[in-house]
Amino acid sequence: MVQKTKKPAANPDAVAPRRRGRPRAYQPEIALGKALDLFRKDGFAATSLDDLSAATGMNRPSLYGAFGDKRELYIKSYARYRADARAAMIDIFREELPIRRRLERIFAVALDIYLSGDAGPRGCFTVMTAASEAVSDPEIRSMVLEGFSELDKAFTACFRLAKESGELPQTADPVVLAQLASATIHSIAVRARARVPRKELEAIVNGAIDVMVRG
Amino acid sequence: MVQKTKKPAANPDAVAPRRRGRPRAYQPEIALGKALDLFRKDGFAATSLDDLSAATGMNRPSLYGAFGDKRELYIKSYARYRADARAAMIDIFREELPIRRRLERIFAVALDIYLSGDAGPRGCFTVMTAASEAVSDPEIRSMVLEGFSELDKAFTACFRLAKESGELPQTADPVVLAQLASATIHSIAVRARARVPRKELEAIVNGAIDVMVRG
DNA sequence: TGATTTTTATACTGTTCCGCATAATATAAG
DNA sequence: CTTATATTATGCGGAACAGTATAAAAATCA
Repeated sequence: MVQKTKKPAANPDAVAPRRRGRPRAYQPEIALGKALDLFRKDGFAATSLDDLSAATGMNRPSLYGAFGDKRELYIKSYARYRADARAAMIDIFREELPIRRRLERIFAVALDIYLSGDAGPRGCFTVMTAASEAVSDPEIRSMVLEGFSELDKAFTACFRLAKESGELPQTADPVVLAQLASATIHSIAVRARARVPRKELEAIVNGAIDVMVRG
Repeated sequence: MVQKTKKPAANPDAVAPRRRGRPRAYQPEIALGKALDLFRKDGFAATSLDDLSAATGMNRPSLYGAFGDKRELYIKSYARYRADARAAMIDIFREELPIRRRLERIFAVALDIYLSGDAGPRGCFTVMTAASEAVSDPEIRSMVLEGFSELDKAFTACFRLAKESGELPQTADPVVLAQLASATIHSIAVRARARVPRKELEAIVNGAIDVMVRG
């Protein structure tokens, strides 16, 4: 019996705590997603608060109240992007798959992320942020470095596993292979942004995989 | 006797054609270099005409007269960047070197370009432009694609040569290896922008070279 | 019903932006 | 010396910008 009778009285923090004043006209998560879409499309500097206001349906004071100033909104958007990307990848890293299949799936998901977008491919937000804001903003930079490191480590784990299971020769260096895999990610992200068609990006991916798992 | 008497009458286009009106107070090439520095540092959107005016020493009307509007100036700056980068690389591609040495030198020059800059590493302008303006501006995009292609082809030629000279096995695919080399370039360019120290970037380069030329 | 709280809506402020119009300046040509 | 030409220098104009102040609106609580 699934307990859904009445109200769970002994619930520490209920789902709807009944806020006090005028209710919000927006859903923070959805609004943040819209902001992320805009930032991914145009970048930080070329996105105005008016654009963000229009896209989220929130007027400027509400934006400030909910997320802080433009920079804070950008940081929260980037955090959201990372969380989304992580969620899209986590299953593939968990499943037990032969290394080649695993890499194929990782890169396929990456391409889905990079090539999505109504107004053109949105690329990788980590790469775009590295290229623009990361130089001058220490806080943003540390998030970007964390993003690089996270990807490097995930790939390293993949290759280490494959090496241990005998799929790769004992001479294989998981860290080096991971850096190559990350480089391939960065390259297709950048090329995607220049509207290189998916077919060509897939060819790059396939070639890279061949080299990485020995042709 | 070096003919410098009078005026070389039979000279089609002389070195100093003696312009008509008030002489320029700036040197176009130098000013373009300063503009390029600024664009590389902050990107298109975050660089104002006032910034450009201050950096070049030209007032805004002179900027317009010499280079056109901001977008045209950006395009000319990017063309200049490409020409500079090509000039820095051309010798290495001409010299006869073992493939490993050649790659080492190419990546070293690339790192010099990406890590230079008083106000932080300037990265690769092709990559930065791909990430920002290339999506929405067809003319800029085609220049960026040309930049990618140029690098891919140069690397391909290197690997093809090495294969023919027996430095690489007959199974080696020069195009695939070139894409990996380009990917490595893109990756260190992006990481450089996030202030990853040169040592780490060199480690990535060395690992990549090991894999490309067989460890 | 009236007071309190929270959010929305409107509008304002001062700045920065791009592009250009106008006038001053410096050279060559007649 | 005068005229023509090419550049510099100043500054205007209208739009967009980020951030905030103020007031209206919509809910809960007493």
